[in-house]
Amino acid sequence: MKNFIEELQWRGMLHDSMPGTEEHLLEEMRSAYVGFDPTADSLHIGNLVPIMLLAHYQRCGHRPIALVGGATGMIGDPSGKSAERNLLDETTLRHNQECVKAQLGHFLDFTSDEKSAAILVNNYDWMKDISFLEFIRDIGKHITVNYMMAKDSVKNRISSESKDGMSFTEFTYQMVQGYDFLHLFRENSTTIQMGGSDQWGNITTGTELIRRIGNGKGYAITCPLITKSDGSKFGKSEGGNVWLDANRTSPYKFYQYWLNTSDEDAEKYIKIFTFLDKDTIDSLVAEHAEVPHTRILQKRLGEEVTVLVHGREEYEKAIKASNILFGKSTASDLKSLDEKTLLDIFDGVPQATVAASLVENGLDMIAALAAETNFLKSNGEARRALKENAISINKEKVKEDFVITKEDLIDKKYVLLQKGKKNYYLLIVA
RNA sequence: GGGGAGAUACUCAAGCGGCCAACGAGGACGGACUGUAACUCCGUUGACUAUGUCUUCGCAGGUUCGAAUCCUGCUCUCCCCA
Repeated sequence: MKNFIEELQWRGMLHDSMPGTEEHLLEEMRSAYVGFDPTADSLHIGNLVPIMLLAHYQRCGHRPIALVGGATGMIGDPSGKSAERNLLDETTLRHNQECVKAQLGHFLDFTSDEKSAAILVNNYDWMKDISFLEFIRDIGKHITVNYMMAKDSVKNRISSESKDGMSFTEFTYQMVQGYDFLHLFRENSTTIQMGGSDQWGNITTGTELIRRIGNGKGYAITCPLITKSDGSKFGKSEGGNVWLDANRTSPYKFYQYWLNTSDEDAEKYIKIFTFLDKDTIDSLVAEHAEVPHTRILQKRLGEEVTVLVHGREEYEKAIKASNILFGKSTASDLKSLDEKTLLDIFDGVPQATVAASLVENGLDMIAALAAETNFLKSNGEARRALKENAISINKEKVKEDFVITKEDLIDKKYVLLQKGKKNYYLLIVA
């Protein structure tokens, strides 16, 4: 049995743990769980830390449990929130749970015959049949309001400048989450709950319930909330959240997100988001320090995480796309692509369709950029961009007098327009 | 209720009768540099049938050859006194 706490420590994933947790884990195989909010039909990379927590946990020989918060998701965790949350209806929740379940399968082994096979539970299943009366009599009796009020998540909402106050529903949240822990303790001998450091308060409500009602001992492990060195929020790019679902965030963009992390963050992230062992990471860091401009760390980080989430094949495509978009590729490289790869690469870039007859007669640049396609807001903007030498057709800079003809078509129907380095537009001729 | 200040482009902020599509700063975008980075430098930043034309300076009117600039009314914001 590998020492899980030690593993977390060198990976920088340990924020806090209850006294005795390490010994508890070394004795025998234990079950630990992490809760996931089914607020969307996909997880995003902000959820990746708790996921990795479970994944590392399983690799240390223990049994991970993923708890989908069907019930708690209906209430809304007040931790770190300043306003009342929107509640989700049951149909949406069920749908989201299914999607989340599928994504977790990439990280956790649910199917093995080992005792450490992961399991997935949904707290809605045991919460839905509990009556309010039952709950306040059997559970509520054991926790004082004074205890609940002392939690930061509650204090912040009641005392501070926050004028919105906090509903009874949200106040109850920690009890419901605490009950989950108690339930899993009784039904699955789960003795540990893990989560982000903001979950500490909620977790301890659970251990308290286990102590008072379950006559047992529960343990808590929290990991630091992940940050970025430049202060911006982790997991967000210009387009919003970076999702694990390929339909929401293409594997290419996903890979790019990791590739673009700063040196400092990459060193931190590679420990958290990959399964690479300490020696491998140490030597990668050393190598990277020698030749920082080659970005060894970022590339490896991107590779590991993308393969983990989307598979090797999608990763290869992301690399191919990256080379085309950022490398010194030429028009002939582009023309050598087959249609499917081309569309994959440019999945997600703005597209517009123009009639074949227009190209037949030669399509001038202003029309191609603005009038016919709305890639740019106005003809004036198109002229300006052309004057600034910002526009490329199929990777080659063009001037204002350029005219698109049949010669420029890729696969007889596509033209790649580009403004500056990063803005691509795909023109489809039909 | 009484008195005062203000409303200008994505944001902040000049302009106070013609030289104003409107100084400057930030942001954004582009170019050079670079590690698909940071820094730095340069350029662009209302629209159009483009050395010109049109529409913009809270809203609606008015004065004037001419208004972001002056006058009247309205709406909103801020401050002070009750």
